[in-house]
Amino acid sequence: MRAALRKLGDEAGAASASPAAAAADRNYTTVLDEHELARWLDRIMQTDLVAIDTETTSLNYMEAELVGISLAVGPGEAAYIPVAHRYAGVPEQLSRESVLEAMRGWLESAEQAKLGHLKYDAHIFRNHGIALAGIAHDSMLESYVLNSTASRHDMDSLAAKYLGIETVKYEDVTGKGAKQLRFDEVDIETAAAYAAEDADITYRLHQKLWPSLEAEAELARVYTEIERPLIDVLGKMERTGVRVDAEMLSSQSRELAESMAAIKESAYAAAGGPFNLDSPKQLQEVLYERLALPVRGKTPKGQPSTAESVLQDLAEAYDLPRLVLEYRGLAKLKSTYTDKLPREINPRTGRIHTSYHQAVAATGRLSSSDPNLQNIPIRTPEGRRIRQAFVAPPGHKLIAADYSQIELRIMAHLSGDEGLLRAFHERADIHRATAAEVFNVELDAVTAEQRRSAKAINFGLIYGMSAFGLARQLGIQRGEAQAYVDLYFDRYPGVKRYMEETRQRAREQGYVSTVFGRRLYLPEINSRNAQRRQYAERSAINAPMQGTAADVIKRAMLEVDRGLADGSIAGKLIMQVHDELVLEVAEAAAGSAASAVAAIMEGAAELSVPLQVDTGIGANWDEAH
DNA sequence: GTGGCGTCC
DNA sequence: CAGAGGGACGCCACT
Repeated sequence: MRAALRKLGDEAGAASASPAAAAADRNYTTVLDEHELARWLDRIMQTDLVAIDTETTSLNYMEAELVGISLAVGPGEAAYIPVAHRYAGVPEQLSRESVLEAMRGWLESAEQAKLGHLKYDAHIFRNHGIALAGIAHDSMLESYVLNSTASRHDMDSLAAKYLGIETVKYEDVTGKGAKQLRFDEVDIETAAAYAAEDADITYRLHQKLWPSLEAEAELARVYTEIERPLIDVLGKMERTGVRVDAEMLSSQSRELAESMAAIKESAYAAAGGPFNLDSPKQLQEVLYERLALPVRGKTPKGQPSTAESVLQDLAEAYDLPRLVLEYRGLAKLKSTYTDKLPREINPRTGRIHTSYHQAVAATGRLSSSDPNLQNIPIRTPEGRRIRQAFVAPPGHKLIAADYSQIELRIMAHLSGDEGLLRAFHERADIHRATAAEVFNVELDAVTAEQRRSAKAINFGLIYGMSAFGLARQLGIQRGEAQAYVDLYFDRYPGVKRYMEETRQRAREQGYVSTVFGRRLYLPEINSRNAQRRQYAERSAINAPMQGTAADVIKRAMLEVDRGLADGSIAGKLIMQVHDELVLEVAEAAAGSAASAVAAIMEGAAELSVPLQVDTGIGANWDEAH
């Protein structure tokens, strides 16, 4: 009470000597005693929206421990509460336990609105037994929804862009490289200037961005109805993690090493001497200089390429390219997956905890890193073995539920093309149906070759591919590929019209939109540089489809999460791979959960075509497909 | 840090 | 006339 009456900043225990705190529009406090803590508790209880940020010992959200908390209750009105700095001569701090207990009520109150990049901070509080609630705003997501392509959406970039403020960087206070300090080793004064600024800037960014968002009803809905509630769902998925069988992967690593050694010997023989098979540069010399093989493709820089498609071409006639392809395939699986994934297993939980990023992909998709669980192999038999190591715990099953041809369905919806709509309403095999149209044959007369071509055309269209690209993909002449494209547009005139209109709209308004109003700005759509302009045009074609698919699965995730929370579905969401959700479910509940999830996913959007979801149940991820 | 390549959707 | 396939992340070699 006494503390609450004091004037800002004159608390005896409060350090305020840092340069940042001295700036005119900044009033930063370091909270070192109970009086000051009580005063700040008062302030945050009485403030409608409080920016909050945590400082920790690690970027690994499962392992990080709280070092300090910063709060901002208005622009420039911020505090840093150090709770676990440890270095020689550190001043006395409040203990982590006492601060968290004092703040628990506020932190866990859904009515007390918080602002910040809170998916990470929620993990940190959870590590200390606090269930953060009241996640009301995230300025990074505000920026992302306003303009996903504008820049990066980290706080430092946003502060420079929207506020013209050059912030103190993390590495400015910790140093970098081998000498980098852990944050708890940073002296409290320096830490306070950095940490309080983080909360302050977050607050100011929200003040700036939220009105812009509110002024655009469609964007505001994407933010409030999709992105904001998704924060919690992603946090839960990350924390749950996925069980991975380390022994299975390790033995795969050993087998891969043996196969690679054998291939390596054969490759040296074919090359007439040893060289580094992992080096594209050395390989290029051996292939095109020592062995003088024909050049079938070049890199963007004009060098003879050693890319897969080129080597595949050469492999028909020569041994070395074939051996290199085999070697590369195995080396990739080993280094990226079977060697790496076991090291990513959290020893405490026995599971892998990825990070899902909500403000990275310009189209609205999520991304995943550390490790990336969205590029686990599936195409080849050796690759699928890696998925067999993603397992359900005893007594449980994995459910994989994936949208069938969602982007083509969205193209049908967006274009309104009658032929495409009809094909999906009749639940046709869409590639077969396309082949029947393009090659003018009966459905059951479509050959495997024709279906393959039609599939390439369908996917090519989604990506804005040219006849040249299609020719290369199918290994046919450019003229022939052009004829296919012409035939396609002849049979599906709505698609042709849609694509022309989309390019035109992008040129006029500078952006394209998804069905749910998410926007993708394309600043280069009117560029005089043809390459840049064409790139923007392909994005304009692709983004509404990819982005709508992202909206749809995010909506489904929110609904699935509600079902999981209210008990109408048993289990846990554990992964999202763009058009697929993976759940871990008790064995007895697997069937009903799979049906419920499929129903939710299929109902996540009302398009003019039905959405179709295929589900599978298995002891591991491969089996669930 | 960049370029080349390869994995996924 | 060259370049002509959307969105990611990560490994390796090389600078």
